[in-house]
Amino acid sequence: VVQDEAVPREVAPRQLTTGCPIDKTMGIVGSRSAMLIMREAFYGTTRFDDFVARVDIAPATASVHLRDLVASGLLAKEPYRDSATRTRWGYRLTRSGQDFLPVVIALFRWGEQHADVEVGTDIVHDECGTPVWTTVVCEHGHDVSLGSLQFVAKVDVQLDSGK
Amino acid sequence: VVQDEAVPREVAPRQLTTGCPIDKTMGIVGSRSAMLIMREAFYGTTRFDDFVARVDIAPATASVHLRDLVASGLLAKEPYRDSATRTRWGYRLTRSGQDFLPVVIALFRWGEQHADVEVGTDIVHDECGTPVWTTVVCEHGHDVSLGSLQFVAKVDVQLDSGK
DNA sequence: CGGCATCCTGTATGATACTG
DNA sequence: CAGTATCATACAGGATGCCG
Repeated sequence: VVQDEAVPREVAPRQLTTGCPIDKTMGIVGSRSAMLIMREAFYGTTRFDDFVARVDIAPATASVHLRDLVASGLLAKEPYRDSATRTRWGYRLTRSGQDFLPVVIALFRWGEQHADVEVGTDIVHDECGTPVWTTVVCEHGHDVSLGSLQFVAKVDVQLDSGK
Repeated sequence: VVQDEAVPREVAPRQLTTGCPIDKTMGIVGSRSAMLIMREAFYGTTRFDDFVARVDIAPATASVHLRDLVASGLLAKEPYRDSATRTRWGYRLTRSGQDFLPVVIALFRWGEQHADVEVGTDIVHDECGTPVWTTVVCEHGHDVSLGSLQFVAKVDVQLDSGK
């Protein structure tokens, strides 16, 4: 049997739960549509109708989330030249949006391993063709497992100091 | 100025959008509450009332999501001995739940960098004390950037073969 | 093609109250 | 402490139709 044991750990400081960045992030891309639009942006989709077709959402939903993602700085709306003379608009990943890649890859791989999905495509490194994953590491490059994680209060933050 | 340029890429195969593992994953932990409950589990929380207090959600919400997360295999409900003689129940991460760590770390770091949050705590490696991140790598350990990602159709999957 | 406006349904979640 | 039940609200998202 695969090991499935409890990992004994201390409970993280309570102040970690206030102003949680995960909470904020979920507020921006925490809906199915918004997350799948981000997926599509990484897949190379740029045009409105392609988002609608490939994410399989209603145009209204695409409209709302594309606007919100632009407002949140993950996507940028930019003009481009059509084959015709019309000016068209496309959505591309900003630097901030590109930084979202680990989230997308992590969600993809977890679902592939644990959510019982038939996945028809793989994400690989173009230079060597091997699958791409996320790893959890510290600054020294050590692989960090759950048991060696530590949650520490930042010294420059006061809970309720007298100022 | 920080570079914020478009990364030219091919559009991924359309069949990647069917049965998408990101979609499945979002169906399981795609709500704010469910994701924050997972965060709390990584923070070391195990008891019902601690989830309610630390995630700051209604008991009903905690009840629903804890049950669903157990049903989805991310958490396990287990008895433990109280200081008194009563038997109590706690929720702990299963192996599948522990594998969710990269998602939580990635969401945390993206929000910290891009979502303008005051974060009072850090996540570090206990052995060296340095911050913990996610990296996107291939099997050979190469760091993979957006420009070197490739989306390839798996050969063993037929789109609509006659079988 | 690339949206926005409106209507309608389902889900997520908080508030409150009740049970063992 | 550890939930469950009920009610009410807010938001996600589909369907439809209109507009440049």
